Amino acid sequence: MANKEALEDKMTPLERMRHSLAHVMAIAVKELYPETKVGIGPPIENGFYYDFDREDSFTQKDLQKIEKRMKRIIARNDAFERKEVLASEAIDMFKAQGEKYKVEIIERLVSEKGVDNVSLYYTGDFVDLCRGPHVASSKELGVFKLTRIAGAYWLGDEKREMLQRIYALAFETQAELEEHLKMLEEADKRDHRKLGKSLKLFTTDESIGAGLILYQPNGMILRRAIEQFEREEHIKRDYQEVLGPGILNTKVWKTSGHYQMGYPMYFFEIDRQEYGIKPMNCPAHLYLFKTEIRSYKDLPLRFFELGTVYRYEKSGVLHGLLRARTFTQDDAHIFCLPSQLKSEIIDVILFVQDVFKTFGFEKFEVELSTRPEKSIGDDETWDHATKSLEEALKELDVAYEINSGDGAFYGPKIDIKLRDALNRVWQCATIQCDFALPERFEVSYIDSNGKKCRPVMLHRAILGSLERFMGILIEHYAGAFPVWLAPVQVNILPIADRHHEYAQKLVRDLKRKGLRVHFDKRNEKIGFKLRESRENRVPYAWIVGDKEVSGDTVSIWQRGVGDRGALSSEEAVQEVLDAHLSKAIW
RNA sequence: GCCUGCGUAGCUCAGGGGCAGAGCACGUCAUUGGUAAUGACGAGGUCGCCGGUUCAAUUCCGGCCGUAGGCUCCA
Repeated sequence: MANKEALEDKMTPLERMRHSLAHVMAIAVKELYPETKVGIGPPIENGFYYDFDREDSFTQKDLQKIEKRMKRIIARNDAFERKEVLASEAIDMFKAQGEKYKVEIIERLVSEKGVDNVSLYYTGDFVDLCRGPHVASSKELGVFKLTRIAGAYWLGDEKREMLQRIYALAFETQAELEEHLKMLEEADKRDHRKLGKSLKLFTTDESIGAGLILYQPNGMILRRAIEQFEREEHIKRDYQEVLGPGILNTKVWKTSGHYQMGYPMYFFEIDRQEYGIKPMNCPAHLYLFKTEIRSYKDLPLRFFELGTVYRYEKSGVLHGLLRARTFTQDDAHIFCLPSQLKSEIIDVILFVQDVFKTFGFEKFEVELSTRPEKSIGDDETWDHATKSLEEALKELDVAYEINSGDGAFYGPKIDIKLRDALNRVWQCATIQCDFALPERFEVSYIDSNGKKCRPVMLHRAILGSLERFMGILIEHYAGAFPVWLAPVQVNILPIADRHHEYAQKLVRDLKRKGLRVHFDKRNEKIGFKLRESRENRVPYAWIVGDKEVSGDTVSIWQRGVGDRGALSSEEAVQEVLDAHLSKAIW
C-alpha cells in the first residue's frame, strides 16, 4: 500500500474532514441498524456519501435519526486511530463481522495489487478498512447535512448488488453550508423543466411517451432563433447545408458498425427490408460525399445538417431537454486532406468560441482525448491527428487538459465545455477525428497525381443537441433571455380601451421590423398586466395611456432596469431593433 | 435497465376505506384603470392505467406507465 504521507498530501483538509464524516456516518448507521453491512464512503464534491447494504430501505426519517446519532458520536470526541495489520488478519476480522464488502476489497487489494498490509481506522468501537487519512479526532469535523438516499451498484457494476447510498453535504462552516443550500435552491428555481412549463416553452406528455419533447409556440420561437443564427454562421464559414432522411436501410448501419456494436437505436420493417431510425447523421453525409468523384481541389468539403436523431436512451437517464430520445444536432462533417486537418480544427474552435460568446457564455473548458486501448487505425494516422488537434489548441493559446486514452475507438477528439451562470459545466461542442467511417464507406478523392486517396473526416458539433442547449440556455438565463432570443420581445400594455388604436399602430411598427410583440388587450389593470409581463421575463413592456397617445411616445419598463419613463415611439422601436440585431446580452 | 420516493382539475398543491377540495388559470358579468394581483358568479375530475382485497377503493395490495433523485449508460 502506498505510504501514508503521500496520500495525506493528496487529500485536502476539507476532503479529509468529509472522509472522516463518512466514517462517522457508518458508525451511526451501524449503531442504529447493526445488521447493516457497509460498503465504501468517500469524500465527494461538496460532501460525502457512504454505501450500505441493508434489508429495509432507509427513509427520510432514518436520515434525521442518523444525523442526530452522528452529532452524538462527534460529541464523544473519539480519536481516529490508524493501525496497520496483515491483510489476512483483516480479512478474518471482517469475515467474523460479516462485512463481506470489506473482505472483497481486501481480497482485491491482495490479488490485484499484491499488498501485504492494510490500514484500519479505529474510532471508538468501530473499525473500518481505510487507507486514510483522517482527522485526528471527531472534534475537527465541520458542519454537515444528510441530504438524500439513492441506489448505487456495488463497485459501480450494474451486475452487482444494489446498495443504498446516503449522500451528505459537508463544509467547514455553517455559513458555507447555507450558501451551498442557497445555491441549490437557486438552481432549483432555474430548473429548465419548471421554467419550460411556466414560460410555455415545451411540454411532455406521458401519453405521447417518455423522453419526447413537444415544443410550444414560445419554445419554437427560441429554437428557430437558434437555428437561424446557426444557419447564417455556417454559411458564412463555407459549410453547405444538407439533409439526410430519418430512416436508413439497416445495411447502412451494418456498414457503419452501429448495428454490430448494439448502438441503442430503433429498427422496423418496410417491404421485408429492415430500416433503422437514424441515431446519427454521418452515414447520409458519407453517401452525399460519394455522389460525385471528388478532387483534392474540392477539399475541405463541409456538410452541415440540423439533424434530428432518435436514440433508445435507457428510461432512467431521461431528463427534460437535457436527455431526450429525440433531439436535433448541429452536426457537420468535414472531409479534408491530412495536411488541412490543423487549420480546419483551428477554424472549428474559433467558430465554437464565437457561437458560445454570442449566447453569453464566456468561460470554456477544453479537453483533448487521446487513443484508447481498443481502437482502430495505425499509429501514424493517430499520431498525426492527435498532433493536429494539440497543435491547433497550442496555436490558439487555449488551455486544455488531456484525457489520456479517452478518445473514441475511431479517433482522437476535442471536447469543449462551457460554464453557466451558476458555474456549472456542460459538455456541448465536440470535434472528433474519424478514421473508421471513410474506410468503411470507402469514400475517396483524387489527388494531384490522379490517385484515389482516403480523406480525413472530422465530426463536429457546436451546441451539440439543440434541445439540450436550450435547456442550458434556460437555466443560464433563468428564463430571462436576451432580446434576440426572447419569445416575446415587447409587451404592449394599454391603460384603457381607448388606447388600443394607438397600441395597435405600435404593434404594426414592431412587426414590420420583424420584432416579436405581444399586445395585452385584456380588460385588466396596468399593475396586473405589468406583473404578468415581468413574470414571463419579457424584456420590454411599453405602457401606453393618454399621455403617450397625445405625444406619440411609449413609457418603457425594461427588464433589469425598471421604469424608464417616456420615449418617442420611433426611438423605442429603434432601441428594440438594435438590441435584437446586435444580439446584446442583458 | 436498477434502487427509492411521488402521480388528485390546465398549473401549484391539500385530503384520505363511505357525496372530490383550495389558490391560480379558464368562462360570464360589472369595472376603463398609470408601473408586481379589481370584484362577483360559473364551469372544470374515470383521483395515471390494469387487476386484486372489501358490502364499499381515489385511499389498502400487486403489476404496468409516467415522473423525481441517484446508480449504470451517454465516452
